[in-house]
Amino acid sequence: MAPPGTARAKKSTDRSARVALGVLGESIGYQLRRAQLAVFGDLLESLAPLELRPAQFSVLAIIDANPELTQSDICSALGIQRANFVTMLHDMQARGLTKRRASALDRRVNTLELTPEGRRVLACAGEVHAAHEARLARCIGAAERSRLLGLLASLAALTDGPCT
Amino acid sequence: MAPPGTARAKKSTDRSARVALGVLGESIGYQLRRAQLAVFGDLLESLAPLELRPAQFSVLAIIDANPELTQSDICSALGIQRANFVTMLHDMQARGLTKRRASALDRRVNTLELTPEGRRVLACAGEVHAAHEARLARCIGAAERSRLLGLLASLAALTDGPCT
DNA sequence: TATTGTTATACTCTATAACTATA
DNA sequence: TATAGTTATAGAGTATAACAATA
Repeated sequence: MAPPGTARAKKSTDRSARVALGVLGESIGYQLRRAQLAVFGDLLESLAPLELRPAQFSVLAIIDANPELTQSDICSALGIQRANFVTMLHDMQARGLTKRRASALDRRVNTLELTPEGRRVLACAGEVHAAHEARLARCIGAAERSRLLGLLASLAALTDGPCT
Repeated sequence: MAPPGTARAKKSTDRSARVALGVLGESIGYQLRRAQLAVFGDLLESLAPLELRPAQFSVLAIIDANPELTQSDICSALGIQRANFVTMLHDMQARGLTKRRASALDRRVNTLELTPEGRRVLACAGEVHAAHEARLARCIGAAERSRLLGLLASLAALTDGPCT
């Protein structure tokens, strides 16, 4: 399915309003992607002043919420390939946000933690993210937002076999 | 934000269940992406036998639902860059699914249409897509599905200024 | 001047295979 | 033998600049 609309929107004076979406208008997949791109676009803009990508924010948040996680732990929790995570971590470590600590128990693994600077940046990002979420809640309503989270969780569970 | 889980899921015996998501658990953006990847993964698999990508399906559906659309029309409707659409069209045309027709009114533009083969493939894909949607509806309930479409539309409208 | 379709190009994200060091 | 981290690489998807033909 095509990316249905970028975050950086065009003027609404274009001809796209006259185009019939056909079956796509009632497609969960299409509308999900459309919404996801719009929401991510907003978050991307919001985090830009901190020079943080959404993916980096999520990694910081996960490390902060879990002591003693290994790289592989984070990868399986977030659905990142281990191989790709190396580069990501390298960049964040070079910026002084995260630290690898060699485990004494198993010398193959690295345990990850935030640096003081990492905690500082995460605190800022957390506020930015909260403001972003508040904006979304204002858009759809707080009650609907909470209902939406539940529906999304059900859909995400599609991969783990039959429905909840 | 990291891709929270791929369509091709791991065994649920891994350690990811023990990882606290922190603020991400309540993040619309994160859960939206998680759901979107799961749903797209299902659609991707479903369309694979037809050798159709979701983006190609959406292009076929749009062309079918709108006579006389130009390449630029489709691009602005689906949020594709004109430059990238050229390759996409080239592939579909090489497969005999779509046809460019030079417009007599404006010799700069091409009008797009489906070939008989394109209509045949779209018909199959439409059935596959309908079965996919039915699976989702069974997962979250038909009433909830319809409510979800509304919420997603509100979020997608974020880009067009203040909320609906 | 502006727009359509096009080429070329680059950057990000994602996926896989293979290596090393440990277990 | 299996696993963690790593390297290298390849493929999508997406973004921009520039050009020829046409308006």
